[in-house]
Amino acid sequence: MLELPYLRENREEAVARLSKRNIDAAGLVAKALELDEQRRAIQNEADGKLAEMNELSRAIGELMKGGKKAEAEVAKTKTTELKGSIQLLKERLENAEKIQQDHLCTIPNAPNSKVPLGRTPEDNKVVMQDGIIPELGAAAKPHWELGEEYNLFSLDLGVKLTGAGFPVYSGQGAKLQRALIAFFLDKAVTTGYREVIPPHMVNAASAFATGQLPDKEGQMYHAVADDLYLIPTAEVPITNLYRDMILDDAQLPVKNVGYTPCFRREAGSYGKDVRGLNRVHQFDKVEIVRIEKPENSYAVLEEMVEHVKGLLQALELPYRQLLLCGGDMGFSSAMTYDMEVYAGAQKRWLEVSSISCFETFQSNRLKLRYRGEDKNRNCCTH
RNA sequence: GGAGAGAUGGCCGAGUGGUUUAAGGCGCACGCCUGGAAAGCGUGUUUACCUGAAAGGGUAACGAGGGUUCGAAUCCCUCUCUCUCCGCCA
Repeated sequence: MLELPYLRENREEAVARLSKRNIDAAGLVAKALELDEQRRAIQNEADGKLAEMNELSRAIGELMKGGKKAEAEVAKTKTTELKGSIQLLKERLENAEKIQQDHLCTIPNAPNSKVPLGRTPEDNKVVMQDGIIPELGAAAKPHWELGEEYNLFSLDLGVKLTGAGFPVYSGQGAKLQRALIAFFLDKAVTTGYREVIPPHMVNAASAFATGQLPDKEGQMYHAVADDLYLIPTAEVPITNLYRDMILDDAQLPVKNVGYTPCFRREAGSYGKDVRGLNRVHQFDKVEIVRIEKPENSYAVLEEMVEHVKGLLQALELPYRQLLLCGGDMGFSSAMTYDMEVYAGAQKRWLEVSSISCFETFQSNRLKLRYRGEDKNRNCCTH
């Protein structure tokens, strides 16, 4: 969620940035500010009436204590009308707040000025590429054939146990999976990240705070009996560790890493995108999450990219770095790099990592702030 | 699943209808004192929104949501969570 003070004070900039998403940026911002003005007007009126009421109640208390019952009764009759208008104003205020909130929730994050214009993945900018692209010839087998041949994993067994998209890893395949997880975790820990093992299910409040709800309701597995969601990424629980918190200066930066399985319904996916392990309902992922002061966030984004590059180089994989265009970015990101690895037999680039700066978009929703220089106001983290 | 107890500020903890403007303590910050420190003394110490150039002022919040009342941390209802005991159980 974008911050209202930001929209109020930097309207032009906000519109210009949001326009990169190919949406009606001016309209959305104008509406947000209009709703804000309405809300403030109502609150002003309501606060005034409440102050009057408080004053009256205090006076009645004094009269009662002074034994002036008759005068107190007279004062009481005066409150009736006031009470009615307060009731009404409270309802209007609640309504205005909800409408404003709902509207703000529909506005995506404002892309950074470096984000290229564009609508589709073809418009993404290749920042760099490294490693040797293998020339495998026509007989090269894709991973789903190799997996079967060497008993590394089975999608058919997963179908028996659960359904399509739930792979069963076995033997060397299981060992490779475990080794990769350990490798990524260890590398992160030696770089200074703290390892966490979070729950694999979260409540609705957590899913809302990181933006999965209401946006991606249908993409998460929902355990209805207990109203819990299977996490689509470790980002959800690890980021929610800091929900409703005010951090001290000294506590920043926060650097966490965690491995979890991830669950995604992937409704609407089809074709070659879902062959083999390209896109499955349950997969393993190691997530790194950083909470930073605003002035550091973009430098840290580059730092995180370097970390991931180091991993890909160590694994000797041919990879490239993309800067996503405005049309291809996620809802809550201000700038995203995707890291892709070249799959020789499939002859295509596959996303293996995605690194985003959210600016204050997530922390505003999480109510995650820190005590900064300005003592009058706690700031959202990046 | 059943029974009981509980949820108050950064922490402990008082508070059963009206100076609660949340006592008291701990912690923290600043000042005084000191050669320096400790102790002692004094002052301050939540968050969100509104208003204001600022100083300041207003409103709301005592687990959450409703209700009673001129007035609720306090009384009533519902829910959530924690603890203790019992039952059931991979």
